[in-house]
Amino acid sequence: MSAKRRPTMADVASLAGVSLSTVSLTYSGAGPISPDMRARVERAASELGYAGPSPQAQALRSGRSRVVGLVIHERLHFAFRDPFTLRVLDALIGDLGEMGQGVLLLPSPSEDSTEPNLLATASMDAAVLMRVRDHDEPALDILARRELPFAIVEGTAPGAAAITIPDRRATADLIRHLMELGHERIATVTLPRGGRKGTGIYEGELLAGALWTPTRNRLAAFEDAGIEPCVVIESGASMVEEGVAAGHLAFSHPSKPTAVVCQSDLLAGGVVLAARELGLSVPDDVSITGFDGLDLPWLQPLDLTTVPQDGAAKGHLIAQGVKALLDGDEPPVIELPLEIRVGNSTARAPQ
Amino acid sequence: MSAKRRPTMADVASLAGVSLSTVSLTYSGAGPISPDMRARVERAASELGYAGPSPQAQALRSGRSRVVGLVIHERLHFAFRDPFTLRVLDALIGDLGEMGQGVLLLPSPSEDSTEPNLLATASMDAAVLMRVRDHDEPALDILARRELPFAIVEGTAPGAAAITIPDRRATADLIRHLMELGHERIATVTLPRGGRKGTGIYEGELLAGALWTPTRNRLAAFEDAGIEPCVVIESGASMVEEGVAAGHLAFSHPSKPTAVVCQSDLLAGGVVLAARELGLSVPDDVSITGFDGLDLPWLQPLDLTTVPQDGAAKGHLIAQGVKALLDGDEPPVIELPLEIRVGNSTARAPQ
DNA sequence: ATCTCAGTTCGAAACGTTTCGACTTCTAGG
DNA sequence: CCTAGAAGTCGAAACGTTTCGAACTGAGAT
Repeated sequence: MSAKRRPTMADVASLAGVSLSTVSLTYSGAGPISPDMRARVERAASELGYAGPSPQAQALRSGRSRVVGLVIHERLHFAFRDPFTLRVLDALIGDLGEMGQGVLLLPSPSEDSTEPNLLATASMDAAVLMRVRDHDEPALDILARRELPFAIVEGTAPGAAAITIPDRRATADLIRHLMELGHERIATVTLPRGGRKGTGIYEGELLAGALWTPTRNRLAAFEDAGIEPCVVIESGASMVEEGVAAGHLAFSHPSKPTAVVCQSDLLAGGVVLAARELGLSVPDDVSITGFDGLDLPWLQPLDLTTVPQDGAAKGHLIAQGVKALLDGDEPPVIELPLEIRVGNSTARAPQ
Repeated sequence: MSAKRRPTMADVASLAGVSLSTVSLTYSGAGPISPDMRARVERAASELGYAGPSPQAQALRSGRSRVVGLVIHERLHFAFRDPFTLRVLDALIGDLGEMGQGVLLLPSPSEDSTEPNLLATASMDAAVLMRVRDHDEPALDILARRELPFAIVEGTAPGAAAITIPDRRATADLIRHLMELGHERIATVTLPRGGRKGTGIYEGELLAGALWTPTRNRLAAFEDAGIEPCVVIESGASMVEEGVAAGHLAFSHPSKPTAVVCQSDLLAGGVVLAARELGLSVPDDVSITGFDGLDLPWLQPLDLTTVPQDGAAKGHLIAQGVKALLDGDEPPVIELPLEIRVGNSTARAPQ
C-alpha cells in the first residue's frame, strides 16, 4: 500500500474527468458552473475524501489568510480576566467570524528580546491592538514593516483605524462629582502603567512613566479637574485581588483619603472589600468610583458610581473598523460616547 | 512611480547578487551560510524593506502553518468568563507560543447550519477541543475529514490526545462527604448540559440529554454515591449570576434541600449569594460545594468545600499533548489527579 | 601538479490553489 | 443560413517559499 497523499483538486479533477480550473470554480463559487457539473465534482470529491481546498494554498494564491491577529499585552490570564474586555472581544470575534475571519491570539512582542515574535511571523490580514503605548510601541514597528493594516482600541497611531473613548473627560467628571460632594483628599488606583508589575504606591511625576494610553488619560483627568490625587496606587492588573491590596494601601496612607477613584470596576470592587475589612463604611466613611459599568452581583446592595461602557457596541465598532481595513477603505477613527452614572458608592465627604 | 509590489526573497537575492536558495537558507537557519554572506543578504533585505519570508508561502511549501486551533463552544463571553478556564488557557497559550505556535480561536461548528465553518476551512496544524459531547460532536467529523490531529480536554475520542480528570470520582467523594454530615436532600447545579440555554430546573432522566462530558460525569457521581439529587438545576453558563438564579430555584423548591452540589466554584459562589439574600446561613442552614478551587476574594471569610484543580498544570499538559501531535508521536492520554478539599461551606445537616 | 574533501552556494522542482483570457457550444436575432 | 453573444469549460501562468542534489571553491594530502 502506498503512503497515501492527501487528495488535491487535481485528483478530484482527474477523477471527475474535468479540468482543474473547473473544480476550483466549483469550490470558490466564482464563475458559472452548471448544476450537473457541480454534482459530478462533488461526487468525485466525496469519493476521494477530499476535504476542500487547502487553506495554505488559498492563502498564498489569493493573498488573504482570513485571519486577524489580536495582540494580547499581558498574560492572557490578566488580559481576559476583566468581564468588560471579554464582552468587547465576544462581539468582535463574533462579527469577525461572520466575516469569515478567524482570530489569532498574539502575545505582545517584548521590546528586549529580538526573538522571532508571532506578530512578526504569523500569517494574517490585519491586526487589532487592544491597547497601545503612547511612545515606543514595538508592535507598531513590526506592523509597519509588514505593511499590515491594524486597528487600535483606546489609542491612536497614524494610518490606523482607531476606536477611542473620552475617558479623560469622563474621569474628570467623576472627580468633579467627588469635589462637589466636598472631597478634598482623593486617592486613585490605576490600571497597570506599562512598567513595573505588582500593586504599589507610585511616587513621582503623575504622568511620566504612564505608558498605556488609558492609564495615562485617566490620570491626566486630575489635572483637568484642578486637583492632585493625594496618593496614586498602581495595580498590577484589573482584578479584584489587586483592588483589595490597593485599598489597604490607600486606607493606611498618611494622607487619609476620603474618596478613591479606581480605573476599573473590578479594582473598585476590591477597594470596597478592603474598606469593609477595615471597618470603613461605603459611602459614609469613604466614597469609591469605578469605570466600565460592570454588573458585580456580589457587591449588592452597593451600586458603584462609575462610567458605564457598552462593551458589545465597542466590539462591533472594532469589527467594523477591521472590515474597512480589509476592504482597503480609509481607516475609520471613532469615539464612543461616555457619561458618568452616579450610584450609591459616593456620598458627602465625612466631616 | 510604479505601484510597488512587496519585495520577495527573489528581489533580495538579486539585489545581493546571490541565488534565491541562499537567501532562503539565510532566513531559515538551515544549511551553512558564511558570516559575510549573511551580512550581505541582511543588508540587501533592509535596503529593500523586506519583512521576512511570507508566512503563507512558508505554510504552503512546508506544510506547517504554525497555528493551533482552539474550539470555543459557547460565546467567548461565557467560555472565558471562568477564571479557571482562563488559567488553563494562559498556560496552554504560553507554552504553544514558546513552541512558535499561534492560537486561533474557532467558534464551535453548529450542527444545523452547513455554512462554511472556520474549523473546516482555517489553516492549522492541530486543534484543541476544550470540551466535547459524548455523541454527535460535529467537530470530530470535520477534524477527521481534514485528517487534523487534535487534543481533547475533559473528554476522549479515538486517535485524539486526551487530558482528563477523575471528576466523577471526586464529585462522588463530595457527595459522600455531605451524606456523612447527615444530608439527605441534596440539590445539584450543573454546568450547561449542551442543549437548551438558560438556568432552569431540569426534570426527567438524570443523564439523558446531558451531552457535555463534564456535566455528565459529575451528574453520574450521584449514582455512584447511591443517592438521587432532590432537584437538578441546569445553569446556562459557569457564572456567578447564573449561580444566584440557580440558588433561588433550589431554595424555593418543595424538596427543601439542605445541601447544594455545584459543578463550579463560580456557580457555588452565586448559590451562596442567593442563600444570603434569603437569610439562610452557610453552612449552618445549608451546605454548599463547588468545583475548581478558585480564589474568590469576595466570598471571604467563607472557604468553599470544593475540588481544587491546578489550571496551569492542566494547560501545560495540553500543550505537551499538542506537541506530541505536531511531532507525529503517539497521542498521549493523561489523567490529572484530583482530591476534595473541605472548607467551611459544609457542615452537619440541620435537624 | 593532481586528487580529495569540506565548506558553501546554486538550480530547479515542487507545494495546491486562483484567475484571466481563450476556446467551445448553443441560442436567438436578423 | 449566418452571426453575435451568452454560458460553460479549459490551459497556463502565477503566488513566494523550501529543499534536494549538483556544482564550485580552495586547502591540504599525495
